[in-house]
Parts: sequence; structure tokens; C-alpha cells
Amino acid sequence: MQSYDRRFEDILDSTEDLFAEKGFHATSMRDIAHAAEMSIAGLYYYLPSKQAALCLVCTRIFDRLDAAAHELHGIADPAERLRAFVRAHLAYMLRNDDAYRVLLHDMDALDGEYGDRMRLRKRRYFSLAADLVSRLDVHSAFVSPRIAAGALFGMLNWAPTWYRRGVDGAIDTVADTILAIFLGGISAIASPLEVRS
Amino acid sequence: MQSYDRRFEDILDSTEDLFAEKGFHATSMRDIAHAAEMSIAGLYYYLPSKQAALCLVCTRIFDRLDAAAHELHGIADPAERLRAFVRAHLAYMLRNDDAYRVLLHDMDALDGEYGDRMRLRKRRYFSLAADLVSRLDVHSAFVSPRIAAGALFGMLNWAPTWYRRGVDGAIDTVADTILAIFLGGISAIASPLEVRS
DNA sequence: CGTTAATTCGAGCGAACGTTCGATAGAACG
DNA sequence: CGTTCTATCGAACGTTCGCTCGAATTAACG
Repeated sequence: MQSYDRRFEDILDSTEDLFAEKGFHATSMRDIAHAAEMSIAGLYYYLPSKQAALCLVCTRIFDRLDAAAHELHGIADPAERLRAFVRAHLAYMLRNDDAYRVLLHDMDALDGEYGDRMRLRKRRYFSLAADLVSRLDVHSAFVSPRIAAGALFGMLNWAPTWYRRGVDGAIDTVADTILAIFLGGISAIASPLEVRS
Repeated sequence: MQSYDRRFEDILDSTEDLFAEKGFHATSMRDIAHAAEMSIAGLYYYLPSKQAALCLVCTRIFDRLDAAAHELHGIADPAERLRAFVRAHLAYMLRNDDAYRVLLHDMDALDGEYGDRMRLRKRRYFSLAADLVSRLDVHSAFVSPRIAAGALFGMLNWAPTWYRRGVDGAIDTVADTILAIFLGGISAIASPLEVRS
């Protein structure tokens, strides 16, 4: 039923917006129903529970991120592939309203099997990025891959808290700057004599 | 009354732990009362409202952070002062259980005057760090102070999500590594020819 | 001791929560 | 037409929420 699927996506759109704006716990099923312009009982025809709604929203976000990451397989050069990943990841964080908040915070509210499944996907996505980093020519024995990946993701995932359109320039430029700090920093630690203090 | 103050701090300790662990909205006043080993009505003898409880907890955390930052005034060298700040900030993020979560997320739940006051303190603290960065000898015309401070705080504030005791080494060492990545990265952008690609 | 003030609690208020149920309206199909 | 299935809703369930009140208990002081 095509009309069902369209309505279903509409509802998930509204749900995602509300979770991103107010957070999972501060959003009620009545809020979602109102945003989707239907009754609470009608909402439950599409969503079995609030937890399932959060799980569906998270799954959709991961689907988009993974789809963007999957397109990187065509890029042979490891440095360019990492650059493309950084650009895509930051772009998703900074566009799409505050959808990133659902992943970075609300996801922890998922219990049981829902929680296990989503935490697994989160780990997979992050290790995908750590893999890209480890394949760089610039490998440093002085910085562990865990800290390196953590530093890179930190700069990227923190960006939504300070980035302002029109003040901080184009998103791709910010992505390149962050990547340059990261690569320059790693390189400086790997060969500290080449940078004067 | 000394006994009152001691009890008050005990209650705020319990409140901070619960907010950090489960989040503001997922924590009920009954949870707090139970953790503080008293009745709900008795709890309201100390706390006028749940919002006030969050505000008090946030204030306490900022007091600690500001106190640590205030000790840096004795350090003359800008680079060493920044290093001390980075160490102190990361140490607070990684010790004190998950208190950082209250600041980085739950604080947004504060309404009205409470919210205004805390957001002002947050901005002050962050601009304090941006000030330290701008006073470095290494100034780059290619990286704006906003992006630089955002990158540094990103690496620091994201650390609690990946740091594991016993796996990633001493906290001060991690702080030094993050600072090295930051300074090396900024320097590399400032004088790109000195780092081979 | 009696009196006053500080501290704690049981009980419950109204509201909002997630969720369910039976009924209903419309479309689909014979 | 009647029947079946899809989609929607009003009303309400039981629970928990933040919060309050009046009474009881304890400590302080004369």
C-alpha cells in the first residue's frame, strides 16, 4: 500500500524532528500525534510503541549515514576517501536540523534488543571511520588509533554546538579545516622535528 | 545551621549522580528522594522544584570548573597555561563519573531565568578557553578562533564517549596528546610547507 | 519542664504519561 | 448491494509525574 508507506515516512519525519528538538523523554506520543496531524490512537496504528519509534528513527539516520559512507568505496586514494568521509559526516551533522542529537544522546534511552541493535550499528559506523584513519600513509606510533579516531570524531560531532551559517563559512571548508588540523596534528606528533615550536 | 548545609550537599550529590546517569527528564523527584533516603515531601524542604535542582547542580559543576580555571592565572607562559587548562578540563570530564553529561545535554532543559543564567556561564567558560587559544604564539590566519576553539573543545568533550581507564593510558597523557594534535594541526595550517605530505 | 523553631513524612492533588479498546467511516471487491 | 479490510478516532485505562498540605517528630532554648 503506497499511501501507507508515505504516511509512515511522514510520521517518522515528524517524530525525528521532535526528538531532535526536545529530546526523546521530553517528547510525548501526543506531541508526535499532533505534529503528524492525527489522533493518538491513530498514531498507534503505525507505531507499536514509543521505544519502537525511537528505534525506527535511529535506523533511518544510520541508513542515511551508511549510504553516504558506502559511496566512498569508489575512491581509491585513502587520503581522499577520508576527506570525502569527513565532508559527508560533517554535512549530515550540520544540515538535517538537529537530527544528530537523536544519535548522540537519545539513542541511549533504547532498552533491550532495540538498544543492542542500535549500539551495534553505532560501533560499526565509528569503526568504519577508524578503519579509514588507520589506512592513511601517515601512521604515528605515538598516537593510538583509538585516540586518533576519538579526536577526529570529537571535532566533527562537536561542530553542531558552535557552527553558525554565514559566520563560519561553507561546511565543506570547515570539514577540510578540521581534517587539516587532524592530519597536521598527527603528522606533527609522528615527526615532531619538522615543526618548529 | 551546619547540619542543613551538609544534608543539602548530600542531596545535590545524589541529584547530580542521577541526572548524569539517567538524564534530567528520565529522573523523577521520587528517584532523587529515594537516593537521598528521604520522602518526597522532605526533599521539597530543600529543593523548591526540579528545575531549581538542575540549576543548582549545574551551578556547582561550573563553580568547580571555574575554580580550576582560576588557578591558571599563576602561570605566565601562554602555552603552559593552555596545557594546564586542557589537563584540568579533560580531567574533570573523565573523572567525576558522568557529571559532564549534565552540562553537555541536560542543561538545555532549563527554562526561563535559570536557562539564561546557565547559558551565560557556559558561554563565559568557553570563551575563557578561546581566549587562552588566541593568546598563543602560534596564531594562524587560516583558522578562525571560533573553529580552533570548537575543534579543541570537541576533542576534549567527546573524550568521555571513548576513553577507557587502563586502555587509553593516563588522563594527563591523553590531554597532552590532544593538545599536541591541536597545536600541531594549527601550526601545520599556519606554515604548511614545513610538514611533508 | 514548656515553647518555639527546624525538619520530616503520609497522603493525596490535578495533570500528563504510554497505551488500549471498541466503534466508525471509507475504500475495495464480489 | 453486502462484505471485508484499511485507516482513523473518542474515550478511557492504570500509572507516574511534579508538587503541596497538614500533621507529626525532633532539636533548641528559656
